[in-house]
Amino acid sequence: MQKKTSLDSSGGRWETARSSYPINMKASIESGQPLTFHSVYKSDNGIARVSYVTEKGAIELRYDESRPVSTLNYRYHGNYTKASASREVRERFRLDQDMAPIYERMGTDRHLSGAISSLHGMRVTKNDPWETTLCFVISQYNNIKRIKGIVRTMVEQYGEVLETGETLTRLFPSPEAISRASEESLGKCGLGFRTKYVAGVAKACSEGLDLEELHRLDYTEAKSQLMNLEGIGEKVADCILLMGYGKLNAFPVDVWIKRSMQKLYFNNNDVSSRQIREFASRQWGEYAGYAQQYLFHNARIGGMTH
DNA sequence: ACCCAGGCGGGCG
DNA sequence: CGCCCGCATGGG
Repeated sequence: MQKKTSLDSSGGRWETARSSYPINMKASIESGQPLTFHSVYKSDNGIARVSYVTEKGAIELRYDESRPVSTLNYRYHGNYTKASASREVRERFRLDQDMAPIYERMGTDRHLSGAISSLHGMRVTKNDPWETTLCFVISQYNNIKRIKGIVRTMVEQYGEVLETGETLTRLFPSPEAISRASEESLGKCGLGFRTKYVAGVAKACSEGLDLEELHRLDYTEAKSQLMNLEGIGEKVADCILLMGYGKLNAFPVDVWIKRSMQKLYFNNNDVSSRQIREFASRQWGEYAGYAQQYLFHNARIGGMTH
């Protein structure tokens, strides 16, 4: 039977979070980061409403969507306190991130100036390691629309019930909840050949692997730990490190980045993913992951639809 | 019908 | 190391 998290929230009162640097919420949420896969967006007369769940509770966001914002309203449900909810929102959206040195480093590159201006304020978000790991194991050889559907189904299937007062929703599923599920049950979420990967990673995490511990490790060490798990290769590990651990030097190379980079920096020649990562590391160093996020989202919204 | 998707593991040279 | 293949599933 499902466990149930009791009603406990900010009581309908909206809190305010201020950002030291304007944030482009639309791009931050839609750019293929974990919140792209499990947040719900509604628009109401130019006011955006975004809600998402974590393992602890639910967060609702409200903001003016006409431009990058410096204030964000939010309220919380579930096992959050005023302080922990504030931390969740501030850290998730990097409201204290000083963007100046990042844009300074990226701005030296002529190919990035266009992406910087059209996506100005977009953050590489800092998501929960387990959420990020699950999302990106599912992402492999898949498309964003389907990833959303699979993650949504998994939340509905395996998340604890949460009463928010108005709506019944479910928390983000824990590794334990997923490892308890049969592979047949998991398969019904549409995981396909990824079923065994998801089952294996969930099992490892529920049997002693503490993903939070990887925060202590440097990029290389944390990456090799992640890649020990079946179903996590170079690209997925880099996504997890970038968006789940805040390792801003991580540079995931997927098909979009490969195409885009080959065109912009390699005269359309066929270049290996390894060479692209090495180039990115030289070009953008500790902020390579930011360059990646701007290139990736710019390529997807600008170019060829699919 | 066909091609593709925020790749990975395994097998080969 | 680099290359090539199969892979579940569903959207365009």
